[in-house]
Amino acid sequence: MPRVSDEHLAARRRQILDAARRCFRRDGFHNTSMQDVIKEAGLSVGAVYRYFPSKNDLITAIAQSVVGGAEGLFAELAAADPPLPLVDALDRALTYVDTQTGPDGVLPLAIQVWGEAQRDPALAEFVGRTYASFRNHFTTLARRAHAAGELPADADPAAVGAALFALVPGYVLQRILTGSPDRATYLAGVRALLAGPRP
Amino acid sequence: MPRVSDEHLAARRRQILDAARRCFRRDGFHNTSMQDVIKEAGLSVGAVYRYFPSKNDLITAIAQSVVGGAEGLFAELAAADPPLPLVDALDRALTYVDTQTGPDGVLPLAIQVWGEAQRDPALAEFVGRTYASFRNHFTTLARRAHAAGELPADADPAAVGAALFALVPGYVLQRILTGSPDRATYLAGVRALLAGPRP
DNA sequence: CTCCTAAAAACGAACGTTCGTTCTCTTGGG
DNA sequence: CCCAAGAGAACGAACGTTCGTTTTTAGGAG
Repeated sequence: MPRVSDEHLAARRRQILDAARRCFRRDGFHNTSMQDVIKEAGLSVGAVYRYFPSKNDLITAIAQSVVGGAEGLFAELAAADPPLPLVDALDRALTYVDTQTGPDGVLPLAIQVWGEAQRDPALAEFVGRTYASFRNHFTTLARRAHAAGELPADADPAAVGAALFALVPGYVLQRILTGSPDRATYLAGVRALLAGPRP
Repeated sequence: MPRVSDEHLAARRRQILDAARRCFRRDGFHNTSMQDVIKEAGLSVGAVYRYFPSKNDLITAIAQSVVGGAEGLFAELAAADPPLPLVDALDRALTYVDTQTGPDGVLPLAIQVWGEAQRDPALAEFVGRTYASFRNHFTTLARRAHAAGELPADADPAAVGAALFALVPGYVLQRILTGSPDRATYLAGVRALLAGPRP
């Protein structure tokens, strides 16, 4: 059975995905043709179609890797010991955002995935589940901050988690669409909000 | 000079834009063909091309109306007299969001525009300017809240404006992608955050 | 009012291109 | 020597747009 090594197969797959990512980033999912991806990968039509049976499979694979990429970080922030103060956790989340907003980052692609999720129910399901999971991590974070006295006694951790989580895509969008503010300024704004009324 | 009335021309234009909006909402900008729009509008190829010389003009017209639609509301919130408490202003912004997240709302389309802005520099420029303007309204809001003693003495209104504004797209995204939380829960989370540490 | 006319508005067949995908053929490693 | 891996010509469908033709319109003449 003259097959090539599994590493070779995995490498080819990655080669195609990397090429697709560059194309999708540059031209969007639907303004990228299969020919574009094929040329970018330096392969032939047949080779690419051996690994991905349709363009939609390629889009789905990229989309899932893009939106799922932050799961590890958010889980880590929620599980940190001792519990992270809310602003510190947010700082670390936004630091990650800063590494991923440039031309090689995944976040410009993530924005495109949000749009794509509105036409592709399967993708919508995946994105919905993933982001609900992200929010759950922030809820955990809020619950632990609550236990540490960082929140009012009657605060609902799930509600706080949703508000806290919202600050992440809210920052992503401003960075990518308007180019500002920088992380330090944004965090100062969050801190001022959290500090409450003038004493 | 046998032309048709200006109202007729405007109505035709609106008829085409409405059809395009429905199509774009359903299939996305680039999975909608001109034939789709033409059929949805109940017109002919030539008629549509008389009003919009290319598909991109149609996309741009829709995109601009979609992202510009909230300018009036945000300006109003910033100018309210007496100054709105921050949470009340946010409540009104999110109430607007709730009216625009359904199938007929503009926000699902706005998400697609965010993606489109990454491939179309002219659109990116427009979206960037518009959202910077939205943020400025929130900065005004923050400045007036600051003057009213609602924020720490050393708070930077521009930074607070950015953080506050972020809570809007953060809510939009969660509503559209995950279906939750509802506005009341979300606002409770924001309130708990703003209330600061347990007394 | 009715008719005529010139231009605007609307129509829709047709064009060349590009799309995603299929399929046959070649190649080279086990 | 065999069969998976890769190559690339070819396909029908669909794309955005053009353009010659037909219909509708407003206003002036009778």
